[in-house]
Amino acid sequence: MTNAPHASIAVLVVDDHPLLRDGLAAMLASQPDMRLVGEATDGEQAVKLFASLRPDVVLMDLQLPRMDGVEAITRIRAQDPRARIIVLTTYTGDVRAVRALHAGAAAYLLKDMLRRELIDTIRAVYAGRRLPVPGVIAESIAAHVVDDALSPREIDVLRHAGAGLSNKLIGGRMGISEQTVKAHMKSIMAKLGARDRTHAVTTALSRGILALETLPLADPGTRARD
Amino acid sequence: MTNAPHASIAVLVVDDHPLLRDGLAAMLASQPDMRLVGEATDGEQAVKLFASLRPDVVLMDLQLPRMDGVEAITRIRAQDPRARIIVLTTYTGDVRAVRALHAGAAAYLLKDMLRRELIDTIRAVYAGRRLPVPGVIAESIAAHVVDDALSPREIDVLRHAGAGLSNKLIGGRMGISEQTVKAHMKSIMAKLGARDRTHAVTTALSRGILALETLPLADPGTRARD
DNA sequence: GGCCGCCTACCCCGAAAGAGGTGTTAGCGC
DNA sequence: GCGCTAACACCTCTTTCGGGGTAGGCGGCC
Repeated sequence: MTNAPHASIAVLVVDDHPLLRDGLAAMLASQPDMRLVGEATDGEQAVKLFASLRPDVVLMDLQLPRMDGVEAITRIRAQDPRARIIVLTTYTGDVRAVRALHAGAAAYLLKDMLRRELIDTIRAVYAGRRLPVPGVIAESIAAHVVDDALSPREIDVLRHAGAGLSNKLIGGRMGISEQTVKAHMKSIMAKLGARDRTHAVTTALSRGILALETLPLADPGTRARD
Repeated sequence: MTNAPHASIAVLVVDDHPLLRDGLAAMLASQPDMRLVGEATDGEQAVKLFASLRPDVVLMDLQLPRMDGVEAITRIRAQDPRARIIVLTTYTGDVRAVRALHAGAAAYLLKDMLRRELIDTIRAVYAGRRLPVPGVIAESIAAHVVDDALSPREIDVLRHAGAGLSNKLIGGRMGISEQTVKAHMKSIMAKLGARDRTHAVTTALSRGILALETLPLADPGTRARD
């Protein structure tokens, strides 16, 4: 099917930062056996472009507007289970990386990584290998993932807490009682080793369980300002 | 390489992400009147490289390891008050941008900006203009900066709150009474328009008033478990 | 001298949070 | 089927938060 003209690897880049895309484009241009076939700026676009372009390898950021990277990976893999996706993230202890790998990503790289490693990884992934993770990252994942693993429900509760909602309001918004929200909060704090809800949120942020952008922040209806 | 001997703008790029540096490098390479003369990955290196390379324009990220971008700007301007520095940030409502401008930065740009704007800004700044800010940003700054401006003491309190300390503990650690801490928290929440301490912390984080790295996180004495 | 903002500190008090429990359901191992 | 665990749900209890005030000392600014 995607029999490339002369064995060149067709790469789709998904990232919301134009400059970073340029960086990746420049890197790909310097490699004779790679070519950039498309760029997407959010998850939805990534899914669509994958369908039309059928690239050999996808480089995807996890932090995306409109549709989360993990979600995009899931959908792309649903389209084509052989899709080869390399995940790029900024933070070291990012738990989403693990979710991305579960969702079918072939490898996981940090953005502040050397070009060589990225290039090597692209070739390795194209060759069919999975997870040629350069050690350091594997460890950093392992070190963090052991004990967090918040349930989806807990993450939801915590996201709302980060937005400054009270347990009662969270319960109202999620359709459960205030007491239940409290129970979730207890479990969250125990898992994260946090002292209170505020600490739980900052801990989750620093571990990549939550992202500032995904918080229901700046919701106009409840602006305190008044 | 640097084969543009005359009338070319010498640019120093300061960012901790190699890929983003590559993106900037590619962008500069596409402009005949610009050349990349050096790259720094942290604030200290930026100050040193500025001293030795004397670039015409510096492109600097605010989020840097080892030395903060604002600090680096201050030191560079101390070396040479004519230094032309363009600040790059990720977030829209970043208060550090204002501090950077106060510290002597000539302009302020968002990373997810079009290349054209960046190139235009570089030329404008090189020509001696200051703050050719593309409207949107100026507004986003103005909209946010009016009312935050937390006092140093308040920022301290908020940092401890982000670490999960109770008002009593914060007071103990800062050498003031719990009542005073509460007074500060009240003022903080009023200024930030936050609903509770958790919201205050996330709001401050998203505006760049606080940084996750600077939180007294992971302090061993009071660790819950793990 | 006034005015204002910062830092400090205190009062009251209702409404949350967080620390104890209990129970239900679903899934997994055997 | 029988334990076991984990997610989810609900109920008390005490502590803490956060909103409403008030107020003195201190510094800058008009």
